Amino acid sequence: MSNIREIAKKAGISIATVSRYLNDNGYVSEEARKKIQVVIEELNYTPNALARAMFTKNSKTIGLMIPNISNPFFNQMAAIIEDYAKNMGYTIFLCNTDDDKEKEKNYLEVLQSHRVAGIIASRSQCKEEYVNIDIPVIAFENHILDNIITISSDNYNGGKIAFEHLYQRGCRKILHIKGPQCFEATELRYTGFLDAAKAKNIKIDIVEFQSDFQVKMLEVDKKSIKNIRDYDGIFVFNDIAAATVMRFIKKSGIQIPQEVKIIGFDNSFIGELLYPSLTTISQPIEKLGTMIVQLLIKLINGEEVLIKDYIIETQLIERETTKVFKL
Amino acid sequence: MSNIREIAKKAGISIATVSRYLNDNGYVSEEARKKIQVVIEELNYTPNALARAMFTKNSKTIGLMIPNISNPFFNQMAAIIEDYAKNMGYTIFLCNTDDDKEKEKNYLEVLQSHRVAGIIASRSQCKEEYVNIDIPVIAFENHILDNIITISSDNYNGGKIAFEHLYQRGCRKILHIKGPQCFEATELRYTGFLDAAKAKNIKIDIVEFQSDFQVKMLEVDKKSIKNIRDYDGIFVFNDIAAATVMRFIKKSGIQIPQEVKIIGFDNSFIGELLYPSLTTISQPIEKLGTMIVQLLIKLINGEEVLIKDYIIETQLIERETTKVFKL
DNA sequence: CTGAAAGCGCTAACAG
DNA sequence: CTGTTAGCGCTTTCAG
Repeated sequence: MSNIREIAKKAGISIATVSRYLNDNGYVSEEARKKIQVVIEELNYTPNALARAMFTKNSKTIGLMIPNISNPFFNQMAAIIEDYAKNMGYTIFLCNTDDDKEKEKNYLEVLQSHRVAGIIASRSQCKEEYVNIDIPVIAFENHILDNIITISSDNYNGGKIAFEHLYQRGCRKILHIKGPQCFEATELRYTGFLDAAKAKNIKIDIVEFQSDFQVKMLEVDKKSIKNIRDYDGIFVFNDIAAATVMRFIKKSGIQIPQEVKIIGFDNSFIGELLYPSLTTISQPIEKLGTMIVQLLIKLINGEEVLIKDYIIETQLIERETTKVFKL
Repeated sequence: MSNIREIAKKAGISIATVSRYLNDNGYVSEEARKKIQVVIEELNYTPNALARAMFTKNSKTIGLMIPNISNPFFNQMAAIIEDYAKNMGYTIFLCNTDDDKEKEKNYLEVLQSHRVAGIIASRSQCKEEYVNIDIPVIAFENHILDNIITISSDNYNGGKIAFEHLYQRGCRKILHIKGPQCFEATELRYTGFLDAAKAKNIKIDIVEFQSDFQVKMLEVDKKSIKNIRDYDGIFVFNDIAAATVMRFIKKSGIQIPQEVKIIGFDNSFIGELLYPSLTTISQPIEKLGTMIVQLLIKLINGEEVLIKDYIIETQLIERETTKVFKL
């Protein structure tokens, strides 16, 4: 692969001029420009981003830590982030953490060594590990440290909305399937849901899933919800888990929404794919994704960001799983 | 961020020794080791992978071009690739191409400038663009150039198996929903399916989808398959498209598998999530993913790979959408 | 407008 | 076992 020196020599010109041409700063005569263009074309030259990064201290790369790229919510978010970052001139390092502290820690080191310009840490399982990181970090969902900007949806309110919708649809015997305790977001959905139920004097049964959706474990733990027929309304902590629960219910011969109504959380595409389609609480994925990148790039550019906590509104998306059934 | 010189100075030792310590090659006295360890800890030093890459000409990064990370098949594959690559010491640049030639071309330049050690180009829409690339490339599904190693599943045979299964299940009025013409894989599924049908003297109706699954367009184009009631068997080019078709069918009040049987392709997790669960032709995602990375790393290490075309076996995964219905 | 030169952080001879 | 040194490809003063 050719370098700036080669192309300078072939063009009969100094490397400084070539560099100026490449970066479009400083003066370069029209004559020089043309010669350079020709040689670059001829030698199929591409500037070395590594060398450039070493000097400028900006690698134009972003590390994206995500629990699991197969989770529809996270992969939709990843797609948004990737696209927006690309348009801003950044390339994404993909890091699956599987909600595993060790993996995250390990990737943190890798990202540091690659001198990424910034890090997006979604649902981080770490804390002190970030103390000595001098790379800008934006946290999504789980908080990391006080000085690290955190973005999340209004999960608490989302939980409330979920309950109110189920209640309004006539459900009184209600089950909540909650996420693991290490997910701040689903904990808030849980408390919001419970608080709203308390206000209406409705008792909620709880089942806790021990981890988020994994491709390897699609089957719902049947023992955990054996008395599924007892309920007329179920709130599941996210859409993909709701999908697995729906399959279990349909397989048990129970009709949705006639016998039991279901509501999920995320508004990931999976909800629209199911039949009946899944009522859910939407997180504005696009807004979240672009905001995360925007804030991160601000930090990278050394701009001050005063607000440390961003909470983005959630809203009800009504679909078929909570339809009122009438003959 | 501190550098090797700083840590050498603080340890009262030369940078060469520190470098040797870091790379664990050459002799370093026990005494020196200890001093270095202390200082590294103290200064929270992480070696600069960029500088290292510049010298060694191996950035330890891989560019992964993928049509769309929200497609379950591709995100499962991405997860496998990411995991395996990480274990081999490589980090992944995520590049969504959306099956768009321009985006792919653009990313190709970006990856080149970042001097990735290798590129995985899945379902490439480019050809000549790769002529001057002097970075090892592995193609998945679509062929790029004669000298570029291509890996794919046995899509032709998969198509045949799909027909035979439908036929064996008693279907005679059969529809195939095929993928866009620019997907080599789905074209082969199509011809395999048709060839098998011809052998049994069965006429197949064809509908062509104009693109792969996109989050933004979940609804099946209803006009394209208006006479859906005419069929007792449908083969859809991949699982996620099959999911959208299934929703359409169920919504039309048609029973699966009683009135119509469905078979997909990929064996992505989505098939197990649906109700009824989707019969499909499996591509061995894990095998494909690890093979791709293995071969790429061989190329990166300068090893010769003689076979240019790898075709991996596919097989039938029977589930509920093709069950024989008996009262 | 242009070029020479220093230096970003690292590795690998090579000479002790 | 260790240190000196050149150089990877680039950018940026600073003199012309």
